Amino acid sequence: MTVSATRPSPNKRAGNGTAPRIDADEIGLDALVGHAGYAVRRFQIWIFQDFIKTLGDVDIRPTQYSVLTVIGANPGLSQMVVAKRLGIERARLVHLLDSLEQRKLVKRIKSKSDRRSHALHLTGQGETALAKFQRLAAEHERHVEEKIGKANRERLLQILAGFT
Amino acid sequence: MTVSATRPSPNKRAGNGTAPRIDADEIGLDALVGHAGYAVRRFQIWIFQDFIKTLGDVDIRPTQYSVLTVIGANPGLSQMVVAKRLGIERARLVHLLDSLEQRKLVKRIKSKSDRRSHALHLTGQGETALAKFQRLAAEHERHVEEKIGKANRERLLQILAGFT
DNA sequence: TATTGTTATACTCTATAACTATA
DNA sequence: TATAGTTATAGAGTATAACAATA
Repeated sequence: MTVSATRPSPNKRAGNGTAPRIDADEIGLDALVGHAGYAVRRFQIWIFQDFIKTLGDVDIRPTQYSVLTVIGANPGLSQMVVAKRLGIERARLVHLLDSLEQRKLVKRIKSKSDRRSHALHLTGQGETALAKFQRLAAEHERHVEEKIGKANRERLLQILAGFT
Repeated sequence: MTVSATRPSPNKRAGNGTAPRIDADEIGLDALVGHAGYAVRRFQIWIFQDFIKTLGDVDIRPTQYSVLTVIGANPGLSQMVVAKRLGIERARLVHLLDSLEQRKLVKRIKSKSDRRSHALHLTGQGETALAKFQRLAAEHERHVEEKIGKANRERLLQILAGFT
């Protein structure tokens, strides 16, 4: 790691127990520069907050969106498969689906070949709604472009392609 | 957004309620490709898990590491300033510091100039420990390099520099 | 009046374990 | 025995509100 050495400018040093005159954005954060995890985490928080805000009117959060999108593109999947693919605990997916089913966006159909499992489908309403969510998600994606630049967003997606 | 159209290959389609023969890694996830947030979130989970595992022996998690690092590089900061700088709720920082103080890594010293606030310092033990944590964090950072490539890690840090 | 640290509460998310009905 | 879905619980993390001491 390339944690740079501490570089406290004189006016930023505090003596023993002396409160420093200092604002949050003036802190030497050199020590965290060079840590990929820190930068990625801060960016992820920003991006989720923008997503939640942009899709605020339709009350859809990132995980709900990913579940709807996967079901929409692959109708008939079981809960196990969706959970595994999205990296969600199957116990948690139960609640996510309960809520989406209550909102009439998704339906669970009993499988005939394996009566333990459910085949997941969007409702008609769900398909219409998803189209709208995707338009809003596209708007969110444009916010990302505005924030880091179109080329950088493309590069980012390339670098992280293996994690989807 | 560039959500590609649904492309269900015949063998992946399930009829009404018919359980499909399909593994999680075979699902058409085209619909989520092109969403920066999804890729960033999956990467962030991977990177945190590797960090937690790599620093597992010393029982230090990413947030604890960032707090120790900022205090180490800027001794004397108040809790408000640290919380604001790291984007942590000040209520949560209280508990984080309680735990770090119990482990004798950090000490809260009453400020003389503003008796409401505490000046935060590492203990001697804390300084020694942090040096070790930073060596382990460097090891973690090498894992990131191995995962996405040295050049890509550098590019990522450049793209996200504004979020630190 | 406003701010710092603290306590408390609620909600989301993660991680497990155990139960049921099927296989 | 093992698996799919479910239920329940505990621990992080986040978001708020309110309080005491101090400014």
